[in-house]
Amino acid sequence: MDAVDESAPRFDAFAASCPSRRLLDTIGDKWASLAVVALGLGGRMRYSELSARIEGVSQKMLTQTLRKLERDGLLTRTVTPSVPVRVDYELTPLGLTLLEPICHLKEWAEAHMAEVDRARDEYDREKLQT
Amino acid sequence: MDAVDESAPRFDAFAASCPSRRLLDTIGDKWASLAVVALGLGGRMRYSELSARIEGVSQKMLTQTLRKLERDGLLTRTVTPSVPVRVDYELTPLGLTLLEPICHLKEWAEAHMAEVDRARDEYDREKLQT
DNA sequence: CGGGATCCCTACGGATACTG
DNA sequence: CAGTATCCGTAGGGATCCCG
Repeated sequence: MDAVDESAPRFDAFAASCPSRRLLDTIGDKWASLAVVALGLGGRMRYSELSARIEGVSQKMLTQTLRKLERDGLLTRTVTPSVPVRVDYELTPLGLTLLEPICHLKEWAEAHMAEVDRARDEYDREKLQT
Repeated sequence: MDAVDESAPRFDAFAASCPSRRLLDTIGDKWASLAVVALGLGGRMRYSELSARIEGVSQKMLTQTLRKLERDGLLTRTVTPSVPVRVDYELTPLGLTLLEPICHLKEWAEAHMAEVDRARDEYDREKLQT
């Protein structure tokens, strides 16, 4: 390794202290990123809307995920004490900024996932021939 | 399920069948993304180099992760049958394309992680006052 | 409606020991 | 050196019941 410019925020994801590690704890969570994207596309959404939109998520996981994202300041939780309670979730400005990099990943997935699938098939076929 | 237009690659991360879900299985894995980044910065690397670079990873997880990435066609594994075996890992062209969107996330983390931390502190303080 | 609390099971992942 | 195999604890996460 050659000299590292300290003014450039180098990617020390390898050190356990790097923010990158904790970023993975946030968006690396399957449901968390889906929730962010859902709110990014849908704007303000109710709990039941999110639940319906994100197929396969249990209410335990959804609640847990939303709490986590609220704690991280990525979304707001608004309770309207009507007759049946109404709760709305919405991305904060900070949450909206996360939407962009996530969409880059989305585009990568859409563009290259077919290649990944082909690679998998090939790999699996080779291994089965053993 | 209603009719699905197969030509339009819309972002159905919410449908369990969408590539986005499987993308999360790949880069959502803590060690996988770190390995990709390590190889992105370091080029061709040996197993021991990766092990040293990615702090805190067990050899079980590292091996498992590398196999997964190899299977997905993101990196190549080259065995040199010398006296002690030498194994090198290197990103494929496909793996290199993944590096870009991951770096966008990295930049987001470095730019906003402080805000996240502040939000957390505030959230925790409010909750403890209950 | 939007959760909180509980039970329970599994698979993720670390530590250790062995091999080509 | 670069793994594979095994054991084993723990936490992730589903199902269920209940509450404001």
